[in-house]
Amino acid sequence: MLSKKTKYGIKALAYIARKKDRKPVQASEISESENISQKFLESIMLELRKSGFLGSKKGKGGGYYLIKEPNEIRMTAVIRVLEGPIAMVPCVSLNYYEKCDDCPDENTCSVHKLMIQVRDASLNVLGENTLEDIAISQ
Amino acid sequence: MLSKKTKYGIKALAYIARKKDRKPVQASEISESENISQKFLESIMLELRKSGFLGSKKGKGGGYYLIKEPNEIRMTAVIRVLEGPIAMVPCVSLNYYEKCDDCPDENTCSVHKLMIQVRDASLNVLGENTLEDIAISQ
DNA sequence: TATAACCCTATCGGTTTACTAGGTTTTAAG
DNA sequence: CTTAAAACCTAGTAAACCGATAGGGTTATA
Repeated sequence: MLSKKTKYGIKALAYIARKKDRKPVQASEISESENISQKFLESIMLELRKSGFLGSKKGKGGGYYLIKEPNEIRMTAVIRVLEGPIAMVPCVSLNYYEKCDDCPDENTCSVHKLMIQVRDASLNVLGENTLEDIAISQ
Repeated sequence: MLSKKTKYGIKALAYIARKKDRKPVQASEISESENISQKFLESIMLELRKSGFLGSKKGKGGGYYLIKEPNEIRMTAVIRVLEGPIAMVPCVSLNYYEKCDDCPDENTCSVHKLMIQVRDASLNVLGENTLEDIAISQ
């Protein structure tokens, strides 16, 4: 299950991407328009800035703006930053690999092979979709 | 992320499916062989029995056995029972649908369409794979 | 009748989640 | 220069969930 944090983060990015001009967008505006708790959203925006998706401008008239073009931002990247691994099991995760305590041999594990297939299927979808693709859907 | 419960449940089912004879398999045997806490496994087996995947035989020489043939048990069904929804967001879940609090209109939600794609990709993999398929991989 | 096995309920420590509170700092506008 | 708007930062917290454990009860077989 996707956390609210990730969901809100994606929505916020999509909101910013939909704006034609590249003027900074206030968190308060997004929070109202998308029905997201403002303080919670602030912390998410901060995380998105620190991880290189957003830039920010302080003070009156400030806000957040995209650093890259929407079509350069793959959804895999966004989800990995906000949510963590895309795989359903650490032992098949490409970016967050971890061995299972049980399971002496991954090659003979019945869960392992199945979850690799699921991971690849998800990765395929999330890697094909960019912020531009999902922002259009408005 | 898949819970341990689901992972153990799948492993246990696969273990039983690998046995050629259809004699009941003890939870203790599975727990040892698959390195799963026995008490925890017991509760999982119980759940699998109540949801119609397993039958049980009490007393000495008892254990659990598959009710259907392995090739009739789709992984979607197993995961839905143990883990719950396969979708990453309730608003795209087929079996556990729930409306989002935020989000006045699903059709214009940027997350919604993306998550439908992910769901369908996962559903495809998990629906194609049966217990027979994953049990072989031993 | 002893014992192996399933059956059931409760509890618990730890972690995560979603959010709230309460400020500080920076900047633009008047 | 003052004020207000905005990002920034730290901390805390209630609730839920997770993985496991405890401690038996019940049933059937040898």
